[in-house]
Amino acid sequence: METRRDIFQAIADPTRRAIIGLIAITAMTPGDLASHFNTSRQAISKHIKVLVECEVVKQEVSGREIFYQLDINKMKEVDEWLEKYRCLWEKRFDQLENVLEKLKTKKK
Amino acid sequence: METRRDIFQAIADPTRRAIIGLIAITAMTPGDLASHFNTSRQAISKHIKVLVECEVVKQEVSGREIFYQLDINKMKEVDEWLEKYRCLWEKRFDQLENVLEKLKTKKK
DNA sequence: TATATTTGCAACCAAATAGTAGCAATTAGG
DNA sequence: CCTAATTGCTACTATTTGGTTGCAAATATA
Repeated sequence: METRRDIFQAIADPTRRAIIGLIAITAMTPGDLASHFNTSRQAISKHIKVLVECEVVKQEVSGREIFYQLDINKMKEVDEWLEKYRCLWEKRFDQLENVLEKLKTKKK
Repeated sequence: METRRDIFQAIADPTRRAIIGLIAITAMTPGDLASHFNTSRQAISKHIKVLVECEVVKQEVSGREIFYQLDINKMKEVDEWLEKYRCLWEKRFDQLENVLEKLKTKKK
């Protein structure tokens, strides 16, 4: 079993989603981030490490501090994946119609 | 640590995303689903169990067969979560300011 | 009825995950 | 300088995950 490092793994954890919500607004250090949670700094740092490996965050070093900020391109991947299904709850049946046509031709 | 059972956990696994892609088109049985993968039927059944626990699929029993189909409402939850970030990659930067303000005021 | 098919369940295993604690390296401030 | 602060790194632990195999129950089919 190989370790998955993609955006879907990144957002699977609620703490990481909260981190994403924070650094979407402004770049933050691990210490700053940790102060927003009840868990330890090390635990937050491990979540940040996962986010970095998933390429969801960009980092910028400033002295002994490291500022992490959201890389929005990865979020776009979720949106692109979701696009296939969006027609199923919206009123735009353009994609759904294609699927239904396929089903009609399959039925003998 | 309690086991998380939500849509984000459901879509974290690539096999489960593939299952979602299949049952979005039409309801399928575990056996039918398993024939689309290299892994065992039992492994697919376990993924289906997770999807059921995450309330991502609806099931309908017909004799000894069980048909599973996507419950699109749960997918909507991902879209709603993503909505907060969509402006960050779209060209509408005028709305970005509004969203950032909303995020700031929403914070405790 | 006898047999094959479909399925869920339980036990088990290896790997990944989420968390903790301790420590060393680097940097800021007195 | 000296000390405190910030951070990443390495164990270490407990739990979860994804997978396997075997088996029993229910249902279709000959």
